[in-house]
Amino acid sequence: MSEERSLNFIEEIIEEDIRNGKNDGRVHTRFPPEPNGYLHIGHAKSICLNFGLARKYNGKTNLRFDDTNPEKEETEYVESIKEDVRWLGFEWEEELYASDYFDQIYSFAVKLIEKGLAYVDDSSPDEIALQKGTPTEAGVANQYRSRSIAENLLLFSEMKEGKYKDGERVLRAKIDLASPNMHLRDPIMYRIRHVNHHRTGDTWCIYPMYDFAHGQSDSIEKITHSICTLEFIPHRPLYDWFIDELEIFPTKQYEFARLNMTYTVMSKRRLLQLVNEGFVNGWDDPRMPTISGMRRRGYTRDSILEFCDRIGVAKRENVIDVSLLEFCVREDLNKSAWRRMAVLDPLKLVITNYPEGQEEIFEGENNPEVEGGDGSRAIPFSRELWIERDDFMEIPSKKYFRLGPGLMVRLKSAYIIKCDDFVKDEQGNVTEVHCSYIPESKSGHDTSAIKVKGTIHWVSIPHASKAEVRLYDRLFNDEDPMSNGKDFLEIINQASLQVMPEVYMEPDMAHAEMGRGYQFIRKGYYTLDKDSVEGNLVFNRTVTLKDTWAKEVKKG
RNA sequence: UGCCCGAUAGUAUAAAGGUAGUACAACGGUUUUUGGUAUCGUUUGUCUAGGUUCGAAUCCUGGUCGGGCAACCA
Repeated sequence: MSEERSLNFIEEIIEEDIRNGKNDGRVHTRFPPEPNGYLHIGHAKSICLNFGLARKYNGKTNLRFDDTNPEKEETEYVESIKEDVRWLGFEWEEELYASDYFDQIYSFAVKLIEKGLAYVDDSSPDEIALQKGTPTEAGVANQYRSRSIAENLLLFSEMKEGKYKDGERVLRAKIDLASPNMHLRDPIMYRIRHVNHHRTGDTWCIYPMYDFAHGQSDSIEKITHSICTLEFIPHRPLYDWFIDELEIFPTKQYEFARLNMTYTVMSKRRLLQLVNEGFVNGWDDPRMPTISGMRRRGYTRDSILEFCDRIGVAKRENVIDVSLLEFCVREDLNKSAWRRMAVLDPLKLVITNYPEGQEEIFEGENNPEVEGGDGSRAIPFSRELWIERDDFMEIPSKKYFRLGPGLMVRLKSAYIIKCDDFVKDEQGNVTEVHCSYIPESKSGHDTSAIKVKGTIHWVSIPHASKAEVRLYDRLFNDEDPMSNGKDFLEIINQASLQVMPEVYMEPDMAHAEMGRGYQFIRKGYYTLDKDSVEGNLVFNRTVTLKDTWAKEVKKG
């Protein structure tokens, strides 16, 4: 399966393993989320990697929930995770749970006790932390470390029986209190938690730590390539030690750099905070970097897959520019979104030489990028139209080629018009623009020979369909919301959501379909929101169009 | 300052000892009934000092810088 495209470092390892006949050429990965939050775009990178590798090398991928901390885990999260993985287009080999292995993991613990490699410690968390030393000072042993195997066995089974309260005792591995690797200084394997678990209920009151469950779960599943993020590098020797001492399948772990993105926070803890403290409206708020939020916002599956493909996989810490994500969704939507006209900030335009009461129906292609236009829709036209307020300038600048006194533009799919006059109210606001149209310039049958530089969108006033539109901007004002000294909550962009309650759209939009991308011509990509009800449709702006004019204006 | 990772344009990512390439971003043309799309072009890079070699982004050594590790979280 070698092609021109270069391999990332994990693919190189896998191809090397296959060449060497390791694991009989088998490739088995897993995606192991903890069900304590919704998946985000960073998880999408991991999903694409794990499932993508299996797909590429004819292997399998398990979906395994690492549910070893019952205090934070919920079934709601399990369901959302499954939905998101499926939506991304991946199928797991098996749906598994670390909690399925609790019996087995318990017996692993017993085995280590029997080998004299684990002991029950009665110390408090503070004491344990203190005895652990620091990175530059070795830890010290306490009296419990030398307990007999028999006593450890008894105590551990009593822990399981529920004889002790939360925090009274823990089971620890007996490794090396002087190890330069802090994770090898007698790490905790089991703790007591009298809490209901989302799957095992009240069966257990002791739960294995992640470090005593993750590696073994991989091993139990005979995972060949256990792929995780960089912060687990120092844990690897511990997992290898457990696997060695337990004499179980030797899963190998490989670490890559997690995704970071400008203007984005990417930790479940902080995302949960945004949700809980009401800065956003739930995990699937379209401003969230969650898969569900992005889906609701209008991001397509393909655009996310393409993004994950483009960012690459390496070990270097990285911060991806969100503009790459935006590029990917524009690129995809440009090919699939149906073009429609919508006026967000309306200004009335009257075509003075167009007979009152007359109307015409124009035809507009759904998508000019598609061969044949991907079908078409009817667009009614009449004497009075809505146009965008910023498509008229009382005193136009030199490079402005829209409407202004004496200027001509084409109304998209209709006629060329000339601005003759405009009306202002007492405050000096323009309230109406008066134009005359050129009958010979009819779209598709233009014999006028007039060339205009600008084309603007419009909506016929008597035919307009009204809807609510929600405009989103970045959630944070700073490119690095976590930059030192700043509380990320303080740099939240207060204007990240702008609601336009009455947007005028061409009548066809009354039949907008859920899940479809629409390009409001010159205004961006939009999609129907789940808050829509009959008679009150709501659209989310997925992303604006690239806007070189806005840049020009900014430059001044 | 103990251990562990890493360092290539603004941001990412290739080049497996032999021409430093690609994408996004930025900037400038062309085309255009979307100031969109498409297309062409431009600017910007191997952290540093030594060493090995005919030849180093790549291998070795020292340094610098960035990140991680001392939760009964994952």
